[in-house]
Amino acid sequence: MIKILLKDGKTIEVEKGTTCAAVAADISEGLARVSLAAEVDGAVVGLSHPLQSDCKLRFLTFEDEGGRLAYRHTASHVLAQAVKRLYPEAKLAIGPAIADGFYYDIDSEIPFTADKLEQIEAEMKKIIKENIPLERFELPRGEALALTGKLNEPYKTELINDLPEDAVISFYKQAAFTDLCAGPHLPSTGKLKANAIKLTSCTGAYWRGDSSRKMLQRIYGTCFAKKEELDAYLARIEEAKKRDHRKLGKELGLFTLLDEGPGFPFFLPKGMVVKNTLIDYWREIHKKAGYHEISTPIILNRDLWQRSGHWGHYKNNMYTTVIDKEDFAIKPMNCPGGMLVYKQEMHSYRDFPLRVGELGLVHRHELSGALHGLMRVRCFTQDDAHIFMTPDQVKDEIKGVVSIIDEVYTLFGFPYHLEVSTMPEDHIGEAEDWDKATGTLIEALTEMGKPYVINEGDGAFYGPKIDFHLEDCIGRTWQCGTIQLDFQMPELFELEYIGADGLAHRPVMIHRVVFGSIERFIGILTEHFAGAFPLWLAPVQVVVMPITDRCTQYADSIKDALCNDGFRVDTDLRNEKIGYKIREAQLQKVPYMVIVGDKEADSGLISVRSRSGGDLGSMTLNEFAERLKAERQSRSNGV
RNA sequence: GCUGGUGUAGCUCAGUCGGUAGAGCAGCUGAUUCGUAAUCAGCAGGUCGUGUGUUCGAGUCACAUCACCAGCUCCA
Repeated sequence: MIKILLKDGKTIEVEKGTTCAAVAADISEGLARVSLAAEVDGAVVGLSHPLQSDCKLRFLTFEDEGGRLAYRHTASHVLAQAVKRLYPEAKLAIGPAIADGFYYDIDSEIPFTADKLEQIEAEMKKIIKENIPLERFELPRGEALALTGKLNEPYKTELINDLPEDAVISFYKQAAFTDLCAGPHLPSTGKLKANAIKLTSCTGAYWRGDSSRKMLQRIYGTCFAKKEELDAYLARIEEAKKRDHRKLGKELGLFTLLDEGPGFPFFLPKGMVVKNTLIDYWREIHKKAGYHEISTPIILNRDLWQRSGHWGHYKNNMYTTVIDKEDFAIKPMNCPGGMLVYKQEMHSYRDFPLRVGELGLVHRHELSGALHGLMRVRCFTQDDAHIFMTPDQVKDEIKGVVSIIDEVYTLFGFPYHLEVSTMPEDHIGEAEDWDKATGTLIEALTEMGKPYVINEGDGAFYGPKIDFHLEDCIGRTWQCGTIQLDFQMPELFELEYIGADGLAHRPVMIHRVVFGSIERFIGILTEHFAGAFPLWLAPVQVVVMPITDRCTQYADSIKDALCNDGFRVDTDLRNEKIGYKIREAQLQKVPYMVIVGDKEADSGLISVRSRSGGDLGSMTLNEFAERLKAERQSRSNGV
C-alpha cells in the first residue's frame, strides 16, 4: 500500500499501481466534472498515470495550465487519429499542445485544404463521441523501435533514436491508434467537448524546424472546456484582426506598402506625425539622460564592412552597390559608423561614460516571406546608442538604460519581460570575461528587482545581452529593447581611452535600443491603442466642425487659437450634417471634436466632444485649451 | 527562400457553363444650412497584378512571374 496526500490535506492509502483516475473515482471527486489531469509531486501527469510510491496528488482542471495542456494534447491525438482514419498512408511527426491550442505535423501527399479540414474535424467529433479510453504503456527502446517500425512511422522512429539513453519511452493508445508520447492525457476522448473544438488552419512547417529538411503540413486547432470559451476565443481573434496595424494604417492614412518597394514602408503625413512625435520624445528623454546625438552615412565602403566583420558574416542580408569601381554597402547596422566617430578624437576616462545616440536608418535584405507590415520590414530606423565606459562603470550604466526602457514601456502601458542571453558556442573572447560580464548584467537586474529568464547560449557572438519583450494585444511578443555588451567592436576598431594612470586602455562598449525599430514600435502602438493614439501622439488632435456655414469664421478662429498653442487642429467645413462629420472624426479616432453652431458663436463658448466620452457639453475656449495642455503634458494614455 | 492560399474602380467586395465589367462607400457636380456616428439626386471612375499560351472569343482555362496573406525559417 502507498500513501497519497491530497490537496485538501486528506491522506488516503491505495494499492501500488492504482491510477490517478481510480483515486479520483474512489474519493468521488466527480472525475468528469473535476479532473483533466493530475499533478503528482509537482509534475503534471495524465489520469492514467499509475501511482508507484507515496506522493502528493492534486487534480487539475481546465483552468490550470497543466490541465489545459493535457486537454489540448489529447485533442491533438484525436486529430492525428482522425487523419489516420481518413488518410491511412499519412505519416505522423509531432503534435504538441501550444499556448492557444494544439497542432499536429503530418507528412501527406494530399494537401489538407479547407474542405478536408472540415471532414477531419467531423471525424474528430465522431471520435470524441465514441468516448475511446486512452491507455498508457512504456516500452524498452528496442521494443519501442520495433513498434514504430511496425506502425510504419519513420518520424517517430527518428524521435526515439534521438531520445537520451535513460529516457522513459511511453506510448498512448486509443483503440487502433497508438502514438509515441510523453503525455499527459485525459482518460478518454469523451472528456473533450465536441462543440468546443475547432481546426483553424493548415500551413507548412519544416520537420524539426530545419529548412533543409522536408516541409510537412501542420494542422492547427484549438479547444476549450466549454463552447462559450471557444466562442470568446474566436471573438478575440476577430478583435485582433480589427486592430491589425496594416488595416488601421490604411484606414487612418499612416503608412503604405507598395509593390515598387516590398518591405520598404512609405510614411504618409499622418504616420509621419506619429513618427516625429515619438522621435521628439526620444530626444527629450535621451538629452535628459546625458546622450549626445550623431548621424552617420547610409552608404559606406567595403573596407569598413570588412573591418567590422559584416562583409564576411552578414553579406547575405546586405544591399551592396558599386560606385567608381569600388564596392559599397548600405548599412545594416549603425555601429561601424559610430566606431569611426569615436576615433575622431582622443578620449579620457574623465569623459566616461560617453553616451552617443543615433537614429540610424538601416537596410537589411530579409526573406520575402518574413515581411509583415511595419513589424518586419527591410528598412527601419533604429534608436541606437553606443556607450563607452570603463569596466567598473558597466553595472550603473546598464541600470540607467534599463530604467529608460522601463520608463518608455510603462508610459504606454506595455507589459514586458526580460531575457538574459549568455555565451553561445560560437563566440569570441575568454569564457571568464563572459561570465563576469553576464554576472554584471544579472547583478544590475537583481539590484533593480527586475525578474528575468536566462536564455542559455543565445547571446550574440560578441557579447551577452538583455532583451526586452513587449506583449501586444493578442498576446504575441515582440523583441524591442535590447542592451548588448560588445567585446568585439572596440577590439576590431582599436578603440582607446586614456586612464587615470596616463596609459591607453580599451573601453567597454554597450550597444542598446529602446524602441528597437521605430517602424515596428509604431505598428505595435497602433495595435495596442487600436488606432486611438493618446492625445500627444494623435496625428490630428482636434477637429473643429461648424454646424452651418454661418459659423465658418468662428470655427476658423477656434482653430487658429488652438494652433497657436501648438495643437494639431483641422476644420471640417464641408457642407455636411454634423452627424456625418462626427462619424468621420470618430472613425479617424480624433481625440476631440469641437462643435460650433449659432449658439456657440453668440455665447462665445464651444461645444466639446471626446472620442471616448461623447458629448462633454459647452465650455470656454480657454478651459478646453487648458485641459488639452494638461493631457498633452502628462502624455497620458487617456481613455 | 520554402508550403498553401489570394490578387477585379481610391477602399470593401460581386461577377454563374469561357461570350468583351457590376454594387456600396469614398471622389466630383448640384440641391439642402442641418445640434453629437452616414441628407438627397446626378456624374465620373477599371489593359480584371504582369507576361505568354490555349480558344472564333479569356476577369474566367494553362504556364511563368511579381506582390500580398497564413505559417516555417530568420530577426529590430
